[in-house]
Amino acid sequence: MESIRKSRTVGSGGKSVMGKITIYDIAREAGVSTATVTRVLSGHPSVRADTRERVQRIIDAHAYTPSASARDLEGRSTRTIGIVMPPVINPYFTRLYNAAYEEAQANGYYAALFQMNENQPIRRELVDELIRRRLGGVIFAGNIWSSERSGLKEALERLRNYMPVVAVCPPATQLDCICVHSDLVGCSRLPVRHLHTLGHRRIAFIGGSMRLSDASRRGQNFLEELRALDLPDDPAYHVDCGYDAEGGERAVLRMLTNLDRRRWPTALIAFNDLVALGAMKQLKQMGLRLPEGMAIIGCDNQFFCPYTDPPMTSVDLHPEEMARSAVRELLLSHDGDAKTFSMMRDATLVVRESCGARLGYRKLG
Amino acid sequence: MESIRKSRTVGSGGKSVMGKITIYDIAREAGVSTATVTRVLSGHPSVRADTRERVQRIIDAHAYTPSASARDLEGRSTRTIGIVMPPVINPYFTRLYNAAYEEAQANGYYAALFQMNENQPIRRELVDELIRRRLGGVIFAGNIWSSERSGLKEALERLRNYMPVVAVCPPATQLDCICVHSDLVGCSRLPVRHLHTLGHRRIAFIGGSMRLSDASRRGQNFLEELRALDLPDDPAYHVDCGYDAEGGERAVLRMLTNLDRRRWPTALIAFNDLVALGAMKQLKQMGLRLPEGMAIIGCDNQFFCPYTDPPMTSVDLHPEEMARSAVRELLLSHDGDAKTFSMMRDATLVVRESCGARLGYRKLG
DNA sequence: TATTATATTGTTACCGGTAACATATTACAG
DNA sequence: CTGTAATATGTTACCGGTAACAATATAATA
Repeated sequence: MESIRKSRTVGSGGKSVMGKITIYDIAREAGVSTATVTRVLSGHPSVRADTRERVQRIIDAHAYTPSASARDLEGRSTRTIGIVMPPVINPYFTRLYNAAYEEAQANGYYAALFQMNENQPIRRELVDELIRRRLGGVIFAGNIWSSERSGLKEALERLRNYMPVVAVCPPATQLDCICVHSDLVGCSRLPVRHLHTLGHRRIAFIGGSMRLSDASRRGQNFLEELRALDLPDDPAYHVDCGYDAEGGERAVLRMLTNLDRRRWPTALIAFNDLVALGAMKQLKQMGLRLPEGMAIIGCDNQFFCPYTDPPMTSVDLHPEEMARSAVRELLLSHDGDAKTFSMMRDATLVVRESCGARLGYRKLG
Repeated sequence: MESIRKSRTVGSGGKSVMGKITIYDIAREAGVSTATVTRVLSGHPSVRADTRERVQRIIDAHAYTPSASARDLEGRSTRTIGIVMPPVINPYFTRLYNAAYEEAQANGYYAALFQMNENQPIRRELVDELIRRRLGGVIFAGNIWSSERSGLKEALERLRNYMPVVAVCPPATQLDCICVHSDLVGCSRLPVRHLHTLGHRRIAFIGGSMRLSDASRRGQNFLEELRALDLPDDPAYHVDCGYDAEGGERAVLRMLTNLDRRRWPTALIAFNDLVALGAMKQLKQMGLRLPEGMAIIGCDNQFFCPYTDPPMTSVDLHPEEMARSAVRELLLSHDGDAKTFSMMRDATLVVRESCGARLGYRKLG
């Protein structure tokens, strides 16, 4: 009647024997079978009250917690999803991750973060890692699909063989997966129109590396918008730079020193708020007053936007909502139907003082 | 000679059968035993070259990746450590996590982030989760040890029964674990002395909730420092607030409106840069010029410090270094020696323009 | 009280790998 | 050509749980 297995052989050599209490130990001590312990653990109804209580007491006494690996192995999911994105250092991705984490948690899942360098192709190593862990699904975010990354398609296909995949990114390449993306057209249109309305004609765009798809997409949209409004689309009004404040500084310096003062733009649209932050600093350093000397609009509506001087007008792409949608879709597609569709979240322009208008919260479809 | 197990019974009901290739499938297809496949996987030498090649080809063909759970269950570690801290929304913790992630990765480990609300006690649920996953170790960061949290000690003890624990926090309560902490004395001393040197006498401190240990510690240190320099330690010069910019705004408003103008402080030390950011905004809104009207020093030396107006002087606690040390200690203590000691990283004052001095990078022991 | 239905509990075959130990090959010396 | 060492490969017992199925105890019904 007793468990056949010999009691745990503790101490594997000199190594410590941390927390080696198993379900067998509990079963033995309670004088029941492991099946009964499992039943108590899962709250199965057919356990007599006194038995349940006795087993539970022993579980509590040892603070026994069943191993996730063992459970997982047995067939049930680890209730973990993966989120692959650029380092969380960029506050945009911080927000994205945070929202995903909360949404996952609300659904009883854990969101494991995998950070990848934005400029590098997805390493095979990473895909291996994801598969090895047999996650319940993966969300990709960021400029992952940029240019024709070597083996991306294959890697994704392989991954999808193991788990559902959702991407939070511009629907660039045709990918066979659910894709949640931001409104890249609105993201360019909103600030351009806003500035146009305020009377600006020479509008410049700084930021993003054109090698990365969504930056180049944004650049194109920006140009199209300018043309649509009959504004000058001078190539000098477009300077490439990185994603950070330092890039913004450099970009402004480069653009303005290369340009005759009379041709200076009167407004700047930055790839993101970090770039805008750097741009603002450089502009002030060059003696310009903001927003009179130069209007500026950022993107992402970061926490610091209300606190810049002047407070920064910015486009909000609502990463939180995208993250939440992504997680929901991922959990829904859990059964591997391999649905393929994309959904978009509208951009919103949050008007502050950095371009001289003070219209409050303005939402443009 | 063939594998005894019947070939995988695919399709558990109507659910999808994603990536169900196991080591048995590979073994069968290669006409070898699973042991041989394992050998090929682990690079064991005693496999004939042609066998190895044949097996490897099949592994590659199926892009087979062994399950982490199964391996884990068999006894080896998941090579994962956990990092428990407040939401990554606070950029200080972002830096902390990021550095830990990189250090872990450099050692072949994965750093799993567990976010907890700073104001809540560690939920038993969380500890369960950590144990359930049988992590290789856990790092706690943030104000976890604040006040006498119910059951913290017990939870920690239980956790330590399963895995090594390292804390990145002020060594407040006596905890039986390795503790890496920042220089809380220097963190108060550096800015106070700096301001004193610049001739300030009325220095105020805003931020942090006194209920949380490291905030109150900082508050105390601040007062001690004032007294040591014979500066006024008026209680009105100390306003509690949260950890964010909004809290900073409110705190400044509250402090200054409650104070006769002649008694206004001439310098402000903020709990962190976010608080300082809010304070700066409020100060400007009240018509003060910075740094002439009010000097201000933040803490954490966040990425935006060089970009505030004026650029913000700030204390750097070097969270990255603490994170790296924590990870290293954790991996070292892997064998459960249960060492208990604490190590401190010195604080550094990074001088910018927000207090009227421009001395460059100044390090004070 | 015999009998059947029902409530409890136990037995056991996996889950996907790993590695100790057993066995089969091959290589080489005598 | 045979014996033995060295290689290469197979067998099998776990790892810690789960749950289908079997078995037993208890309650309900005839």
